[in-house]
Amino acid sequence: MTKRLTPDIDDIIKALAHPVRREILGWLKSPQKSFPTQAHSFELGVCAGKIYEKADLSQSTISAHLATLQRAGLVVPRKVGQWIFYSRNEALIDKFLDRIKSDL
Amino acid sequence: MTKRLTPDIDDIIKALAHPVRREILGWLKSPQKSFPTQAHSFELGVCAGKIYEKADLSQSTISAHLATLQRAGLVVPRKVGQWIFYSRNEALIDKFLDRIKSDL
DNA sequence: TATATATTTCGATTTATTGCGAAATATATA
DNA sequence: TATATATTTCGCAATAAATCGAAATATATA
Repeated sequence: MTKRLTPDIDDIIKALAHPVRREILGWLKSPQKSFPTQAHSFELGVCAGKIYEKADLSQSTISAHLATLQRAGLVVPRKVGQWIFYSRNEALIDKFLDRIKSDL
Repeated sequence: MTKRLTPDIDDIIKALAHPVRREILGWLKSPQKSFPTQAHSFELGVCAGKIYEKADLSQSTISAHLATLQRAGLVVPRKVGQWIFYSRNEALIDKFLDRIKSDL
């Protein structure tokens, strides 16, 4: 049986359909390279503030993009104190790639 | 060097971000199965009218979706008399799948 | 040439997405 | 407790996308 995609493919593709969101996902591939050192290690991901600083958009806009990525399941948030660290959900991304390859 | 994508990845993903357009691409995978027999063979593709009959949307709306798919390069139109036959651009679809697999 | 068929383009409306600043929430620290 | 930091949520304006019916275009045929 084929792997179920939760959230569904439609949410994922829609989330990927914006260049800023794809760019953020790209940055999260190698945080060490994409971001200046963070107070906390990149283990847990990159905190929203660093992403906002790097992108040329307001904090609330980036927050909305991160929420879209999160709803699609493409990134996972981890809250530590006052920070929220975001990292890629590689498992879902892999499932999505398999799925689109066979469906498209 | 990596294969260039013309039209670019952004147009392609945006075109794929609508369920009706993905559905049309799916139908075009196996026209024999998805459509009742056509006057002309499926060699050249499926004519817009058949696609419109199958979809539950107006002719002008389907025409717009087909134009979007065409702009993205995902389908190729062939005009024969008063008909326009659409077929998948498998070469571009393959390039896109390679590309998204390495980029995402 | 007139009429029928296939498809697109136009104009308008509706709905969805993006973006911002300000206010709200949550946590940390003085 | 007050203040600072991190982030989200709210309210709203601007832009883009989807949809429809009617008109336009192109081809075919009587």
